[in-house]
Amino acid sequence: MFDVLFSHILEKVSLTEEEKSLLKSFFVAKSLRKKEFLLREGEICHSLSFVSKGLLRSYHIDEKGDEHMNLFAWEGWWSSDIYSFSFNEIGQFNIDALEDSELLLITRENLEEMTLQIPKMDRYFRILFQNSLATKERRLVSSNSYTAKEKYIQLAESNPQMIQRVPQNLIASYLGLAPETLSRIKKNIALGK
Amino acid sequence: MFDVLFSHILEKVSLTEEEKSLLKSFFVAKSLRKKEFLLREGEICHSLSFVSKGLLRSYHIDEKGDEHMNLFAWEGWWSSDIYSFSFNEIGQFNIDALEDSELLLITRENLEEMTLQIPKMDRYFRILFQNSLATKERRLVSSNSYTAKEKYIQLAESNPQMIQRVPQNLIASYLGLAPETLSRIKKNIALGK
DNA sequence: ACTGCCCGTTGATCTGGATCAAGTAATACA
DNA sequence: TGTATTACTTGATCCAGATCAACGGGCAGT
Repeated sequence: MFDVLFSHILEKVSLTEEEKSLLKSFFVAKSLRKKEFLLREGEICHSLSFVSKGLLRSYHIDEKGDEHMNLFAWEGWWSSDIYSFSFNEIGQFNIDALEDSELLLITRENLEEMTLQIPKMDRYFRILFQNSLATKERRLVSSNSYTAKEKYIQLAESNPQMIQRVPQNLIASYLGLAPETLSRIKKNIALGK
Repeated sequence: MFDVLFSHILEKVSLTEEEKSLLKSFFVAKSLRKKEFLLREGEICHSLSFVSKGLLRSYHIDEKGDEHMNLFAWEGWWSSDIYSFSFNEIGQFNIDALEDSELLLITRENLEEMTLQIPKMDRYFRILFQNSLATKERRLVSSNSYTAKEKYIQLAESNPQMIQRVPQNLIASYLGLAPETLSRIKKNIALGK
């Protein structure tokens, strides 16, 4: 169960066997059936969740009731309402499962304790957050600078797995588009623009 | 010169006097006159820059030649093309000074070396990047979910200093709006909506 | 296998914000 | 202190993408 997590961590920092078993003690496993919720808007997010199997989505619902996808997380990715988690404030994201999923959860308190006992884990998360920030920054520029079609093409090139695995109407929402718009864009591309 | 940096770091982790003086050795100071460039699109970003005085902007220029603001950094904030810095790839951001500025630069190699010698600095940057990620995530949702007016009001509430200090046309770009649009929005708000 | 219901498609119409075009106020610079 | 450049405003028009509506096809549950 920890295999996926360890191999992910070992890409960034080394771990001894003792550290590995110590590390395990800070996590709790959780299973989620398709459509089950991990977190709801308005709650405080107390854990970071690592996906060892399955697929989660995090999204915001606006006053009109429209959903806006924030991110998708499958094997090897983390998911949480990072704002709520970081500042211990009420969050604006829902997280639920698009497929039956297996998760490993670590609470704010356990993260604190774990990084004190295994300082290397600060480095792991430093690199993780640094990379996520870099990616998010690019996405934000893309969102403000390009046309709907350009955004879709960029996504398809930079993240083909997401296109394969996530339903099209959710991809549309992720890109800030109406589902009809994405449908038409794909048609145009298929017709050779 | 290091006062602003140390007080910023001390908000997140403690430092001994020896650590402070060791830390200094990894940074290089740099002054930038208004309109001078720190980084240009197409270059690789080799340093993180801490602003101890002044104001920087980072922005992307699209194929049509239009500028898209990414962020503004004044006293106590870091600036860089974090994607380029993290992955050692060609970047898409320009960084220049909106006011005469004083910076402290640390290179990728020195960051690596510094975190090995002072592991606490991994924790500092972990928290820094975690918070930045949280903020950026909210901004991205806001960008996809709200109207121009709502975005402006949210920014004015969450970051009034930016409104005061940064020219209005650059605020417009930061929000992904045409300058004319922001001008009209402000007029409407002044007229009591 | 049947039926209900999401999900994606296609068409028609609408609209928020962009773009184009002037004019005016502020700031810098010589 | 004048003049040139840049920032902001206001008006007129345009358009990418949203919204509304209707239909067909796949797959989920019984």
